[in-house]
Amino acid sequence: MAAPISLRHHVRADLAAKRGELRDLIRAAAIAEFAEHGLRGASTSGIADRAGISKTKLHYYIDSKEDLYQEALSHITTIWADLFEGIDLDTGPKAFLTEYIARKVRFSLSHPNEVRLFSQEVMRGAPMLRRDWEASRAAMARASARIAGWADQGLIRAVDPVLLQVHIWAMTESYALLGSEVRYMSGLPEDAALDLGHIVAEITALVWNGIRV
Amino acid sequence: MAAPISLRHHVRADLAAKRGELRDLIRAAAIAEFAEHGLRGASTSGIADRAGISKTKLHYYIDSKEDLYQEALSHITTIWADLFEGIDLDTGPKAFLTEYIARKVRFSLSHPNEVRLFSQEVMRGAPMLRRDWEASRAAMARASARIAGWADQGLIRAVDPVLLQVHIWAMTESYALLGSEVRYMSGLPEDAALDLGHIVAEITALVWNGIRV
DNA sequence: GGTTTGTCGAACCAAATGGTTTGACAAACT
DNA sequence: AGTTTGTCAAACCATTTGGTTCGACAAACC
Repeated sequence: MAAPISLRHHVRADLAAKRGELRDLIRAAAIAEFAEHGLRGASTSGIADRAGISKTKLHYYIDSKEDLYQEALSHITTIWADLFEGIDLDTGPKAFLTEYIARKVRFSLSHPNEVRLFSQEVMRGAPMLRRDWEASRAAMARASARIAGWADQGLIRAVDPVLLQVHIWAMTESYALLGSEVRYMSGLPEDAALDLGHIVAEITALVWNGIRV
Repeated sequence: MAAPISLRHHVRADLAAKRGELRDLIRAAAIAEFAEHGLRGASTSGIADRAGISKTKLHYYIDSKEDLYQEALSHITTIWADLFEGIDLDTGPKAFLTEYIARKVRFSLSHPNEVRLFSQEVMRGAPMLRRDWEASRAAMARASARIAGWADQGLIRAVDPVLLQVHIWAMTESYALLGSEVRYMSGLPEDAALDLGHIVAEITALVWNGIRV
């Protein structure tokens, strides 16, 4: 009963998938640990524990804590960039803003650790992702041009495009950063899910009314 | 040539002042170190270095890293609470919002390390300041009631008062958290001062237009 | 059937950490 | 005059850290 080619391929694919899953698991554990304790405060044993594997096994897959940190950061920048692919640019400011804000809040609520880690890094002056910033800067410049264009066409008030973007970031990301504070102040239990639709509606209303003519 | 009483008192006052200054110096150094590396990642040697004193001297004044951290946190909550004393409550929503936002942004720009430390602690779920939160919660509830009152009087739109406050926090504090990102994206040098008046004007305009009827 | 790849626990290592102790000295307070 | 308070450098200590090594085992691959 020789194993047919297809099965062998299947097994190989399974293994590759398993290896991939393990890397994902490690990365997720690392992101959680880094988000909670920072680069210096994170311990490789803590990461191994979170991933449910031994330290030996962890070091079979990674070289150093710093490497893991770097990889986590660039993984985040990647999914972050992907997040805004395919967003329709020509539907006017209101529809664009709504969609943009919805995506950002959804990401903050579904991946709080990623956002926390990233913003911790930025807090420290972003020593490890200075390189990756060039792309964000270009994206921000393009967005600024579009916002200025809307203002020129009289679709919105004249605003500082850079600050507007910063404020939208701040509000949408706050649900990852201040989640426990929001829950506490709202009288919700620590593990309660926040109401995505309500949050998006409130931010969108605030921003849209805030910049419409 | 006996020293007159006044001089003795003066000397004593000097010493007390010196001791106080030293404590302030240590606290400031600790806040900077904690803000950059978190509780776990901070090292007492690092704190001593930042304060320009020896580790022995540091431990002459403090008992443990954890104590210092706690003291730093409660110091911040104190000055934070003081910050909003004496703000005129009965001048209507617009004047109140303007003053409130101005104070928050000014604090974020002048004490970024304090804000960073605080919000790092909140990020981790605020294990060390759960007790102090009861007061903030009450303050937030009072503010919510006032905002709801404004809405009832038709001075502003109907909004979710809690989320509105969260959003104002997020925007104002972002200048402490994302300072280096803002500077980078604006093409400013790393140590450039941000334009307080401009920022306050932009946030105030966004919020006020966002909630007016 | 031999080799690569992966898994495991346990011991191990050098470095850094938080914190203490010692011993000596000077200024200030009583 | 004696005691408290503060300052200093250096050695010291126990614990934790990131990371490695060893030895053994099994499954998968060629």
